[in-house]
Amino acid sequence: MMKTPPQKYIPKDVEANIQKYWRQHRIFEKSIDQRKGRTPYVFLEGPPTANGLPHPGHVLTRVMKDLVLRYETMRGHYILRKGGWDTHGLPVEIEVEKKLGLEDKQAIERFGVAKFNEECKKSVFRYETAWKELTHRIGFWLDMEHPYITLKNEYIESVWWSLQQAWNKKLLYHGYKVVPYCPRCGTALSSHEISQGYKTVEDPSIFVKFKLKNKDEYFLAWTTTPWTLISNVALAVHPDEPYVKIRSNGDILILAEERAAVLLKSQEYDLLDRFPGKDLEHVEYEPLFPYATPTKKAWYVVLADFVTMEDGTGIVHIAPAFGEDDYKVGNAYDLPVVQLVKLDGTFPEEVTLWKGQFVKDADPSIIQYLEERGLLAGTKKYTHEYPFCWRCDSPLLYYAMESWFIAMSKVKTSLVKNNDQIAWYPQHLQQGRFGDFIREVKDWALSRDRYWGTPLPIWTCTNPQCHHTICVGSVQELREISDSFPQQYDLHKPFVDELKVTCPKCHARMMREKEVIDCWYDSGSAFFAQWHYPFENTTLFEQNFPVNFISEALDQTRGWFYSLLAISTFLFDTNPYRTVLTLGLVLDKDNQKMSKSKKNYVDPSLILDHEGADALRWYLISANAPWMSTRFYEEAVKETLGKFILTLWNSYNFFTTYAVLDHYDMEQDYTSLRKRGLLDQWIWSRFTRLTQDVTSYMKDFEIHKAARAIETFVIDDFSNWYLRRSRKRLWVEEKTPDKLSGYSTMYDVFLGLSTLLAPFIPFITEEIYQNIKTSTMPESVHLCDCVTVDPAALHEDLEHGMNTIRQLVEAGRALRSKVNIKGRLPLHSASIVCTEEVEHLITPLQELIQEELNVKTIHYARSTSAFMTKTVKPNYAHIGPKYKDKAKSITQALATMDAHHIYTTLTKKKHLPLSIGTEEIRLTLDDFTVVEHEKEHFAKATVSDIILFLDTSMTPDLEAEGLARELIRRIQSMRKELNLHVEDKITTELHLSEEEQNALRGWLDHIREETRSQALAFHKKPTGSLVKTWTIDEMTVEIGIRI
RNA sequence: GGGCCCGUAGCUUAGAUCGGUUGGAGCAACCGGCUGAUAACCGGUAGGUCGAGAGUUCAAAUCUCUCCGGGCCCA
Repeated sequence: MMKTPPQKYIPKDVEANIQKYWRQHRIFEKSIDQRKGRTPYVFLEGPPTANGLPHPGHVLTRVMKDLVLRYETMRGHYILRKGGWDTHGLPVEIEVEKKLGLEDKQAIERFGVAKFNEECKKSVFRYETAWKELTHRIGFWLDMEHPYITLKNEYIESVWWSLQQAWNKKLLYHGYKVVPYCPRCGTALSSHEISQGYKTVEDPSIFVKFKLKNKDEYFLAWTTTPWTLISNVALAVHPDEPYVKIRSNGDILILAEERAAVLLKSQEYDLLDRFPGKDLEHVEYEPLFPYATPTKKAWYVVLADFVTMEDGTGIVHIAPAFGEDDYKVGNAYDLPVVQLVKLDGTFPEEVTLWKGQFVKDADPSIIQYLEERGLLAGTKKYTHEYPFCWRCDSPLLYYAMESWFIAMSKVKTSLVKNNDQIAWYPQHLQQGRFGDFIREVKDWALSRDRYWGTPLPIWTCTNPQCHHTICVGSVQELREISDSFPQQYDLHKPFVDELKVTCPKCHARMMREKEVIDCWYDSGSAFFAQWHYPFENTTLFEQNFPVNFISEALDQTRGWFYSLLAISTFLFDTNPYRTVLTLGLVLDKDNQKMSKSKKNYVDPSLILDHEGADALRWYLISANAPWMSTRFYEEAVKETLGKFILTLWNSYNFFTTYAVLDHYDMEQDYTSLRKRGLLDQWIWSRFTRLTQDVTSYMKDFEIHKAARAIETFVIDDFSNWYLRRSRKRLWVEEKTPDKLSGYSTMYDVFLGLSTLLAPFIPFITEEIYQNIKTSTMPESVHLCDCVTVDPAALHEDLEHGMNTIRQLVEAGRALRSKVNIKGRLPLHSASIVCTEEVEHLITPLQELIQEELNVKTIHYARSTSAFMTKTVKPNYAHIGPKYKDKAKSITQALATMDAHHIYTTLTKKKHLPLSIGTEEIRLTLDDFTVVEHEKEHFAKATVSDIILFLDTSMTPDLEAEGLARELIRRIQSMRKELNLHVEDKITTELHLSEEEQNALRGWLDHIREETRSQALAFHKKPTGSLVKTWTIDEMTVEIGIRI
């Protein structure tokens, strides 16, 4: 049996109760299990790292994922929802370093890698409880009991397997990468770390002369890092820009024409030659320093597009070990990598002049050296952004580090092809940000010279004659080539490094490459590694690949979305996910990124306590398109709660209050749709349409539009119109068919809404469902199927008519307020001037206008003539020029005449004769402007093509009825003040003048009935439990009521 | 520095694919009304250089370009 819910909605309590119900009845598990055997809808959880607290951005992704998954479940799909944790990576190490006070890698080594990794492992789950709690409280149904975890041996083994696949396909190779490197900390920095440490600094920049081989001519180059000149191997020019050979101060110099114009602006020079940059290719020059002893051909001119004409000389010095562009061009020309800087940032032994000096400190001395040899053409201070180490503040050096790569560039065509198969939301990412990235894909620098990560499974033989290298693809393989491989093991460092691995070729000891891999590779392997594929669960894997749906925030575009596609492409040559929903970022109230340092960070759990998960979810869902950024602040959620959630709750409370009072029984008293009144048919038609609209919006993830459509329905159509209009019929005491029709409709709507809304706001919908469901229905709304509606319930005409009615009511109310007649004062009639079709549409519903506008009758008319009268106004702008000096007399003559009479004369006779002095003149219609206005006692309003007239004439009867309503409303408000129940009876005493008492005589019964007064009497001095004096217009009334 | 997304009233936003009457709503403000479901509701008033500028066009919030501001990614 239905119960009356508490009037006040306390989200925290309601939600806690629902959680308890779900847990006790294992609803989540059942929602999955009951769909076994149905078409799967495969979801893959993008694993979060639990070493930081979840923030509002995570709430958004989790809400959106949950919404889509609940929705698809209700559409009948079988969806596994395996949770996942991302556990490796530099951020974790940094946290631990901070905690333990370890300054650099050496400190970690001293502390012990085993202990260090043990700490990392703990740190990773530091906030696991907070994450689980948040996930739980926002209602995200995710299997967090059986998550995949990237640090598990099984997971790592699957990752190893995939790396071996890459190895076998010759995609995994060893090479160099130029990375920002901190010589003090002895580590490369990730891009994230560098972006924290850019500073604007002033460095010396110098112009250097490189002497051409066997000629007394010089290339003029420019550099801001003199210390890299020692490792110079080439000079680069732009192939298409013009270069010039000039004589200046006795030197013959070669540089870009455009730069010469800028640099030598005020100086005299002779132009000797002019040619495009590509003519210089392979021209050789003499090295500046004697230290480098390259094994390959060096010191010649190369062509490169990155050479700009914005600064410098148009000739760029190339040191492949110290710049990414340099390295790339070096590769293209097969230049040697000369690296005359040690890992600690000092020059090595062979650089005899500066050995042991920190490279940047050696700059002035290097400049002096060049000056002494006449190779310096000038110096200039140069201000630019330079990266510094965020930890120790020393300047970073770009440095070529050895690294392992996956040759993504080799599978570029496949990547592009596979990306084209993915349904991207929003669409522009597919060929935009993501597509651009894919088309210019670079090889994936996979290795990290760190500790906490999946170890690179590559072992190399220590025997210099053998040097055999293998990539291990499983634990079994490793076991077979290792001495005493233990039962208990942990595939992390240092275990894997300490293993005694024997070379299968020469039986010497093999050592592992010391690096771990990029943790993006870990999470990108989730689609197979979560199943420990291919070692276990091959069927499960096959059933769950490719994935149907993933969703993360925009910042994952080149992160996880890419790593998944990359790995799937080289493993299986297919796209790993069919649909990807990219979510916008969550910003603060002022559109700023949320960050701990700015303290603009809202704690989601506060909002969950105050406004509840449903309000929070609804705000995030309805505020904006999923892919747009959304501002997040408590006030916004509060507004959502008030506007939508509470309206829904109060509507529900209203329905159940009356239904319980009337012992409405949804099985016995149910009235079929066909037998119900028009208002009921209308709201059901609206609901049917809503359901269709929601379905079509959801298809394209236009989730905000779906939510807004529901919101409009609930607030405008259902609560503010349907329920308000239904109130009266619920007040009658008997169970009339009309009343039962109303209850049946409300019942249908609430049942429908709870199902339709269940994926959006899972708590309040469950609360409603639990209260109204019958014993034969599923035990939770989340075990129901999506609402299916019968399109036969759609009534186009009825909806159109109701729409017109509502517009007329609005216009009528505005009209009343314009002519200053209160709504309580009844009027004789309203007249509607419209076409026959419109009349047919609204006649069945005209009672609504009658009541809403408080008029006795409704009339229809085809023309306004009965309500309007036409008159004319002299058009002086016309009369003046025509009659000149007579105009004034004409004006005077016209003023004495009746304007309507002039109009009728003009329309009948086509002219108006006037005697002005002795002259007879004839004015025509042209001399007037026709003016139309309402006849007396009519007020007019227009709604598109329909005109509404209110008859504003008053009679004593109408006034008396108005007074009765005024009194009823006062008595009602006093009842409310006394907190009486709807059904409580009272006695009422009134003080009114004799005259008003007489006027009211016919209305006394009505007042008694409406106010549930057993007795109603007139007294000079009213008494009662509450006595109040009211002023109605200019009249004073005293009212007393007693229980 | 490069690429992409966004900018409409104090706030949240519709309208932009496909140019076409006077750019719609809601919240907040003010005035008035209604109310025995409401953290409500109804009517009205005020509030807009549609981020700025230029261009295309008979016509631009809408198309093009430049700039400004915010964001993300990449350097």
